[in-house]
Amino acid sequence: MPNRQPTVRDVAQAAGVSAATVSRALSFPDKVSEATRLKVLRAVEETGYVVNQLARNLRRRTTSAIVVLVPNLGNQFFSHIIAGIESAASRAGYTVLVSDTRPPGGGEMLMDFVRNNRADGLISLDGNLPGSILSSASGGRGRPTLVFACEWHDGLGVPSVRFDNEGGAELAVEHLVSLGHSRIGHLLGPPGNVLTDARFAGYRRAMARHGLPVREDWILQGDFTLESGVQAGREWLELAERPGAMFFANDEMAFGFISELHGKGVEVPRDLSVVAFDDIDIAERYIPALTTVRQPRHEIGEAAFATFLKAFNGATTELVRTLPATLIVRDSARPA
Amino acid sequence: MPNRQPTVRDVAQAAGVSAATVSRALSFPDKVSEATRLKVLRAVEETGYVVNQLARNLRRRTTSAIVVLVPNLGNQFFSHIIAGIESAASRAGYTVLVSDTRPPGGGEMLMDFVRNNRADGLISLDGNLPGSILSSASGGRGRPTLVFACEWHDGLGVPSVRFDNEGGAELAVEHLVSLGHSRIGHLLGPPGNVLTDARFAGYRRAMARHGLPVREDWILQGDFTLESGVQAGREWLELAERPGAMFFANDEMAFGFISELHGKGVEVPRDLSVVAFDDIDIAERYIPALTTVRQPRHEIGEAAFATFLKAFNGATTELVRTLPATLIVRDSARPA
DNA sequence: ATGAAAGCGCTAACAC
DNA sequence: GTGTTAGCGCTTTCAT
Repeated sequence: MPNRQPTVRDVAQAAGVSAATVSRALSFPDKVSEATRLKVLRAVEETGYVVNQLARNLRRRTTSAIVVLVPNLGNQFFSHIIAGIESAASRAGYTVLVSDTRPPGGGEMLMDFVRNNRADGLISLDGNLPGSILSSASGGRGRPTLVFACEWHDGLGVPSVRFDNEGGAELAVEHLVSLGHSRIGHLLGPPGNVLTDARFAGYRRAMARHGLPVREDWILQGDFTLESGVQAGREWLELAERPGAMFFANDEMAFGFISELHGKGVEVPRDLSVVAFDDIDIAERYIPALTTVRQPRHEIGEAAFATFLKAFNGATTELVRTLPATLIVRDSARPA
Repeated sequence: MPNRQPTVRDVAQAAGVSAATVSRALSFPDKVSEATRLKVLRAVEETGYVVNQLARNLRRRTTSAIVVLVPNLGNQFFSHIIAGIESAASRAGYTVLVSDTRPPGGGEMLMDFVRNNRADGLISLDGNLPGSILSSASGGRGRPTLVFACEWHDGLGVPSVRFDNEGGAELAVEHLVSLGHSRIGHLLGPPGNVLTDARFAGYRRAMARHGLPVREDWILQGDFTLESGVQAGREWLELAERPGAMFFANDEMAFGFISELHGKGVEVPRDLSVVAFDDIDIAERYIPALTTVRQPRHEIGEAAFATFLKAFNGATTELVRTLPATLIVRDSARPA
């Protein structure tokens, strides 16, 4: 029993037509007579034929597949964005493949994936793509299509869809100020990250607007991980003079931080008010429930795919699309 | 400027050799003389040639790509398993593509992906694959390779790598018993899920071993989501008689549950002892820190890929491989 | 409306 | 060791 996958030719034989007709009957049903279409469809049933996309793509030079690059699959924040991309993509008949950029050679391999017509292009949630990817993608005739979502890379002409990080950070600080806080610290994201910079800028802007000082010893370095939040918590506990409120560049760090303080008998929000950024799922159910800045994640995913499709089809796209962020008030920040 | 991607033929011309030689020089450097290899490599540089995997795969009938099916990308638990798969895969030169099984038509599309030689096979972390996938995969000459990790599907001959869920659940209950608890409830996972059944079986087994009654009103229905934990918390609060301890089929539900109780003034572990299952990252930093069952996630990912590779290459694999789970004792369970 | 033939870019089989 | 030839499975002119 050879059990080979049936091909167009098998179907053609079974239907008593040519391979070309089978192809047409499947791809352009209108271009074929009612009678033959039925014959072909029946033959497809009989043989159990499924089109070999590989061969089809080789011919058509397009794949209806897209790769999404994520800096850290473990960060739940991204999954909602991916879901948004997926829902827009599946509507357009696209398959979405996700890949982590961190594994050794991961980015490289993925880029080859695209360069070789195995995917039409990519949406990157990681602003720090290897230079090799950036140079081989980013528009131009025959070049694979690249779109940034959430994060981005300045200077290149790559379209990006992003949240209003600076505005969101201002919202967070404004909230603390409205609660009567004036001694407000900040836990940064990883150095060299565009989100880190934007959120820090928003923090400084809001502080400046109210004539509040930005004390250098209250600006702590993190990297978006839970563990870096724990570490920052340790440093904070050793501060000679402590701020009454902290704004965190993301939720996960806030959790690590709050938990570390809790272990040392310092309670949020009793002893410290906290506002963070992202509103990941657990934020609402952390103890205390986290006051944080929410980003419309599903929407940004959809928008990113829409931008991708436009760019892939050669249409011009706006280079930067910004979606608004909103503040979700819960329990972790209290009046000073 | 045509700007067409260079092909083997372009390289061949530039190097003054045949296309076949170019192919050999690239794929099997030993099968070609030192001199020609250098010529070819230089020509590759000059032309900026990159192999078209699409065409290569069409010929080779193998892709060095694998698709991982995840029931829910948002659940952080899976990301570590994926990382394990990725590290084993990248060592073998494989690209890992991840896809969520939930989006409409998602499973179907992915299966086509494999059926069409765009990937060598798949590792599913979802035991409830659509029947169409199960029947078209699962071994046999020319059929795509399928391996289950974490979850599985009984009855089919599909190899699976899994944790000792039943044993882990027993560990959890034993711990509660050793703390002096005898009134122990359980929050189930989704109905029809193999993990739900295995963990519930472990719970019952441990209870039986100690002659403890399994009270039906203390067995609550959940579905692994945070929200279902919240819902179960509500039901629990209305119980005429409450258990002194609860074993949760996963961490997320425990968080929802604990948070809901906290909102109503019922504190864990003061008023209720909790043990859960998974040890996702936040578990250690939840308040209270969660006592839970840890599964070697990275290892299972590696094992799953190893099994996949064996199966793909036609070797026989053990049908079930079970990895042990361990109990991580933290703060959420206290003496009765 | 349909068939014949060419070819997408690559590699395996067979010569030499 | 290298070139020639054929063909992976499909789509797409170009005829008819």
